[in-house]
Amino acid sequence: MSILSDSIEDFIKELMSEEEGTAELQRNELAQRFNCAPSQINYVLTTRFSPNRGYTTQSRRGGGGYIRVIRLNLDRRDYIAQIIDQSLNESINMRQGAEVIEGLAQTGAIGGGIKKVMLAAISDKALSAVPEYRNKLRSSVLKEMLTSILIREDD
Amino acid sequence: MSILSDSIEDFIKELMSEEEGTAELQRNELAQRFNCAPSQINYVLTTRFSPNRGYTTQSRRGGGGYIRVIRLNLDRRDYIAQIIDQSLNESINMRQGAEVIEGLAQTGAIGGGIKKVMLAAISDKALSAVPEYRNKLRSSVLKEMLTSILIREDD
DNA sequence: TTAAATTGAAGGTCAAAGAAAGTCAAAGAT
DNA sequence: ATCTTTGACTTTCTTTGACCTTCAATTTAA
Repeated sequence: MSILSDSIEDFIKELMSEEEGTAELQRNELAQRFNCAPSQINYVLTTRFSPNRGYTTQSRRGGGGYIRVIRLNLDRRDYIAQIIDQSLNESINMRQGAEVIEGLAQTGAIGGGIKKVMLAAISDKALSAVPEYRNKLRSSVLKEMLTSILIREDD
Repeated sequence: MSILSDSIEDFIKELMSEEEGTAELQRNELAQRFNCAPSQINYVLTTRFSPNRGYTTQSRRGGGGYIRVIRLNLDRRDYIAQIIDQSLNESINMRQGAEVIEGLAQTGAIGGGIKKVMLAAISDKALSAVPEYRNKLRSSVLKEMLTSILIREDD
């Protein structure tokens, strides 16, 4: 019974509790351990370890490749987490994006330098290559940027 | 596992910290030390010590030949302007983008916070909405972010 | 006694093989 | 219906080896 995905999820969380909020794994090795297709691991990662659920992932391909699963720092800055969860699932226009960023700056969640960079990243100019998807992209880019600052600094 | 390339990179940086921002090495000797093909050294140099990452190399062949790795020490604003001008007119892939950002961080042109945000902004994940234009978008977003830094106010 | 030829010792290039991880759509379960 | 699972195919990164170029030292020939 015990759904495969759930077992893998538990296993990764187990790993993560031993280390400090991160787990580093090798996709093929893990797939072998659970006797499943490697892409199953990706499925678990996207369904169980998404930013909305308080996680993000980093990875590297090729020899010595790995997948790192990182638990986001939600305790102190859950304002940001809330935005990721609530405001950035749909597409957003420039005004809405700027409002979000301004709000973060006002509350001191981000500094002036990062504010400038973020505004630039979601500007129409930056996304001009694909006018049709602009707003979708904008929320996507902003979401990733916010997620990145929820990753603990030490790394 | 400990990826060979990473070890060699670390070793060269170690050398460089002892001397003042330069390291002089012999390709064959280094290859022997790491038990690898000499061309592996070239691979590390081109992927880890490129101009985009804030380094250059000089070398001489023949008897008594050597390779010298030099960390660039450029004025921050000039450096950024140069990258905008030279590296961001074409579309760039993630690797190239990360190189540029890494170079900026290495030379102290940007801090760790901005580095993280920038890497997130140009990641495949952030731009996943439109795979076809990814690389074009990536250079566009990065260009706007760097430009924003050059706008004088504070920071 | 040189000036040219040879040799050996570097480093450079490139393409192919190998080693991961990512994507996506179709098939299976619940 | 929706969530899981799989497998074929793709992309990215690393490592190696065969072959090329450059340079300095040494030998050779005038």
